[in-house]
Amino acid sequence: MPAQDETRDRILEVTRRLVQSKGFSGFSYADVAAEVGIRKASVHHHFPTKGDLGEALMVRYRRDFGEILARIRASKGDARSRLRAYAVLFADLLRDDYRLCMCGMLAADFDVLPPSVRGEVRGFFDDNEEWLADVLASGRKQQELSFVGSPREQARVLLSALEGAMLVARSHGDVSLFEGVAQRVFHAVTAPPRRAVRAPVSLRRASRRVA
Amino acid sequence: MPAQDETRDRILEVTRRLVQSKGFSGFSYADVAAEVGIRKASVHHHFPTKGDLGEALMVRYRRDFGEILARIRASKGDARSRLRAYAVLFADLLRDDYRLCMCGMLAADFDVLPPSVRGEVRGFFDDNEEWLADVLASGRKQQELSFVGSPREQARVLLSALEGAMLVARSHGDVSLFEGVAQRVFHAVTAPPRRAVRAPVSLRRASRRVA
DNA sequence: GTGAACCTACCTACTGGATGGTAGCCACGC
DNA sequence: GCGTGGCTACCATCCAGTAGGTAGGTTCAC
Repeated sequence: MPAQDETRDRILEVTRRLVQSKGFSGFSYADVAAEVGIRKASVHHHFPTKGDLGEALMVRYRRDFGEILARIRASKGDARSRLRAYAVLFADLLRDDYRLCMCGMLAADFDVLPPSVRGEVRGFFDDNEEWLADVLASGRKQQELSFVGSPREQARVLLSALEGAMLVARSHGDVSLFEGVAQRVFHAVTAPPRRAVRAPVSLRRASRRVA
Repeated sequence: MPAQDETRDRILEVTRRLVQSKGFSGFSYADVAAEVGIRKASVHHHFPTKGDLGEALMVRYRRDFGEILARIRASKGDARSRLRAYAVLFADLLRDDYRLCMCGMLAADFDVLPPSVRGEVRGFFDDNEEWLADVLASGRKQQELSFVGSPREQARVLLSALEGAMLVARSHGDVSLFEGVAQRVFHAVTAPPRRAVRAPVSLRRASRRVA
């Protein structure tokens, strides 16, 4: 990466954390500038409007998250360990001062988002559903998972449960609430014991945090 | 109700809709005043600070929602119809310009809430979990529902899935996404067919909107 | 090699509008 | 008269954003 992008990336990283904490309406250019250690006008230099910043943020977040999902997908491991690794991405965010994942937060802030950011949020949800559906489909094919209906619909259930569980955990200041929900929804798609020694699903750190 | 509370209630109702649309950071006293048709200072007369307004909003919302839940609980109907009626409360909100339920939105905005409002949000989540757990427990007792573990934990799964499904539906502008998730999670706790003619769970209007 | 032109990334200073809020006043109903 | 609920006028601060300037680095022509 060229050095000239360093400030740009620092701005985006700081913005990510601010948005995941305070939402799109709740953070300001002044907040970003103060944390990066430059003046507000300099942030505008890189991202002329808040909409530009929001869009660049989502584009980057979506790319980075997609890379992590691809790595999980490419790793050795069965469907359930992939699902666990997926949930850990969310749990890790909660462990960082109960931050909400970007799409959850921006979905809540949907009405105040510029159109281009809205499109990215939708795309991000779709990315996640597709990835989960893929994992679910292959897990079912391997008879490791069992669920009725299409993988896509089931993926949406899982994603919804995780997103909602983040809201619950965030309000109560208790990550285990999230983890409990994740365990249960994963268990619900686990095939009945054909290999009776299978351990209960548990969440362990299986992936690093979103970049 | 005394006439003197009319403006107060109008303010709270307008605020409810604004918060469910734009979040706690995204609405202003000026927004409220404009919609109620009074001046901003008059809103301050009734609710001196935004925190006061937020708290009164949550107290009222929680009371009203609780009354609706009590009515559903007291109505004739089995556990599944109660769960359906519960989900319709959320679906109706989505049908109103894809508004988010109050606790979901304020959970997302948690970091910018005054402490008293935070406490109300937590309490509201607890109210809902308790209510759902109660329905689940009696449904299981009647052998209408089937799920493993405590009703409270299962209630949290259902609540999380519905909250998350609202975020998904809101982003995509498609209520049926919410309804699809609701159907699936309710189906997942439905006891296996002992009464083979039971129709699939479907969402119908079973309750009026939150006041 | 040198100077000029250009570009990038930062800065100061400023803008108009918006925010949550305050103080004092007036009208009306009891 | 008093309390309530509205009003005008105002406050300090904050917001997203703009305009012009400077410094340092790079490139190119002489």
